[in-house]
Amino acid sequence: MGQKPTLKNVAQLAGVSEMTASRVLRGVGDVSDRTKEKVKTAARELGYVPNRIAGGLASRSVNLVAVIVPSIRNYVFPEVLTGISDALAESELQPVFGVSNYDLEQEERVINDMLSWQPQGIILAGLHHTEAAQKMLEAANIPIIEIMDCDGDPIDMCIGISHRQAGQDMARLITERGYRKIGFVGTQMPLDFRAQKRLEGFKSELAQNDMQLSDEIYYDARSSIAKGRDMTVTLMERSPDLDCLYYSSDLLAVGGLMHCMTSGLSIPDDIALAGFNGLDMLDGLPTRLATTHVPRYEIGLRAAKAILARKENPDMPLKDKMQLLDISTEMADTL
Amino acid sequence: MGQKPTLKNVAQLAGVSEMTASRVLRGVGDVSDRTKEKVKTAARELGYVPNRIAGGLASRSVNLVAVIVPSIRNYVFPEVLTGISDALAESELQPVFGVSNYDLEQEERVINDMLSWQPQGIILAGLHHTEAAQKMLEAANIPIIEIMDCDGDPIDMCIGISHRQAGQDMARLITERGYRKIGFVGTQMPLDFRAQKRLEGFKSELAQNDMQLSDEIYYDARSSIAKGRDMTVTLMERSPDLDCLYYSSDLLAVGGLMHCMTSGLSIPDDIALAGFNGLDMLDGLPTRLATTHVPRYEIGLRAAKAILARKENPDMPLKDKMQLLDISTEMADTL
DNA sequence: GTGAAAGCGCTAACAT
DNA sequence: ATGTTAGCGCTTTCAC
Repeated sequence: MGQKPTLKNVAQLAGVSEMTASRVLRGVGDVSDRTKEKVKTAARELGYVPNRIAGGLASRSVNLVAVIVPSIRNYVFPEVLTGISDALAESELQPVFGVSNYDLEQEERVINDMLSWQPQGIILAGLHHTEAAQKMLEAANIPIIEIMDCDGDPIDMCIGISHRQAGQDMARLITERGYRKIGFVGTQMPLDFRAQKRLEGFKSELAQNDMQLSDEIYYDARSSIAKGRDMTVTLMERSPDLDCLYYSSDLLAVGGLMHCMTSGLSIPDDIALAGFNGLDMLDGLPTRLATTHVPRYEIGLRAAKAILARKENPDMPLKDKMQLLDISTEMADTL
Repeated sequence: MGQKPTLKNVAQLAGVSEMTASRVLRGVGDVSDRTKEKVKTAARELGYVPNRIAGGLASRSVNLVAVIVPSIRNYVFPEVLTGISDALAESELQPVFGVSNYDLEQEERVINDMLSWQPQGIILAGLHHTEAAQKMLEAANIPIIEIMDCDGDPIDMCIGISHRQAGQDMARLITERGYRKIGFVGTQMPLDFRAQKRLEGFKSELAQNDMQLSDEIYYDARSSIAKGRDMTVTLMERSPDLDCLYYSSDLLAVGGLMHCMTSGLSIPDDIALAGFNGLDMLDGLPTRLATTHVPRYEIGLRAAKAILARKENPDMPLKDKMQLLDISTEMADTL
């Protein structure tokens, strides 16, 4: 198998200098058609694959965008990543994904790792980071786009929604509809800052109406339909007088819906349900779940475009430092 | 902001040679505690982030594993990726994800891109690649793990299941239960080779019993619950005498289930349903869907471990070139 | 249109 | 325990 062919090998076989070969393979500079052909043939013949490590070092730039999200095993972030991927597809930039597992320490490590690849920009979820991570990001001197959450101060630029607002909106709808005994169902609340903010917004809006949560149940693991179902059962046994449940995510709410469907409860008469996210999945269900729609794909798309824009025009005026996207909260069939 | 600090800056500030600084920061070689301290302090002070591009070039090795899957917006691959991530978490290796969109041309481009980063190994879904991609992979001289599908010849090593077998198993169960008018519902069939193989296996087993599909419906887009629902409606209107439906994925089958639930059809008496994958989601549903369970996380885990093993022992005897994992097909409530 | 020289930031190998 | 030398494979810069 020998050693992997290098640019030198290609150049020799083509009978030109390394420089010329490099120009041909990158498609830059003026090279005659004849030499172009020779080089390309030589490269093909050798099965040459350029070494971007070397190229990146020499040019002091690699076309990477680091993307860090809390989880991919989740129905939310894959869509954000798809948006990012799509936006970058036609550019030179390439996304590199990292996962923090909803753990700020791990996020810090991942940020460090990513930065060591000298990316052109970083997209990461949330406004909360360790102090060290915050410093690294500030010092990196590249565009930093914090996505999903816009309740707080971004390091550089922020694209997302107000989760506090989402919570408030849903609380307003719920109170307007006359529900009074409200329960909350959440998972991973201590780790998911955005879910916490929704709950805060929700509670504060209830307080405005001289109300408060009647009962709450939490579980420290990732959301799933099954878990939502179990938690709903537990909560309703414990507090049979609840007339409305607000879930930290659609996945849990769908679990609640499934429980109601099988146990013959009438929705929303016996119990009203509301989730959060506006997952595609909801479109297939027999009952339209009340939820807050979040433009997940759009967030990814815009974040990537922001990086591209900054690359074009590095001293862009940061007027739209904060891009707060619209959310819509709907009652559907379950409120 | 100035320029990013380099190892040289750190070394100077600490009053040692670059080499010593390098050793300290990588945690290799013998360095006295005092100098260690000095270097670390200097690095922290400068906010030094190592440049792995340079490091990789110098050491001629980067700790990357390239992972290429057809999609991440999908309930299957995120779990595989999680398995890979988890397996590599304690190692030096780091996964880099790429997406091919079920397109072999795009896969070829992604493979090329990935190879240019000089990864330690490649994990990719499926045994089908363009000729050029095949050549590149063979020439790369690193472990290549083809996952998910084991019906065919791997380039190097293969970890997955037999989709043909999965189709056959389900057909056997269905015929044994006495169903005779069987319909098939699939999406992305021309692109998803594994779904095709399941269908082939399914049909061949039917043929063994002198049967054949009564009707089939296809749609050329990604699977979703809503789509499964719509297709089920269309198919059953067209062929009202069907007594069993086999879907190319659980997501579609759940859509079918939802349709039956809302239209008052009795399962499996009026109509039997079967999916494929064994998604976690199924655990939360009111009715347990017949499906074939695929160890997705396990596949990811093993693939990553195979790369690690090969790194330890490069001339490992390739006895277990082909790791066929167990699948279990269950009738549950819907068959 | 093409080439030669220099060096990107780091580490392997060999001193000491 | 620490330093020196050389060079990874490529691109920048400048010369022709």
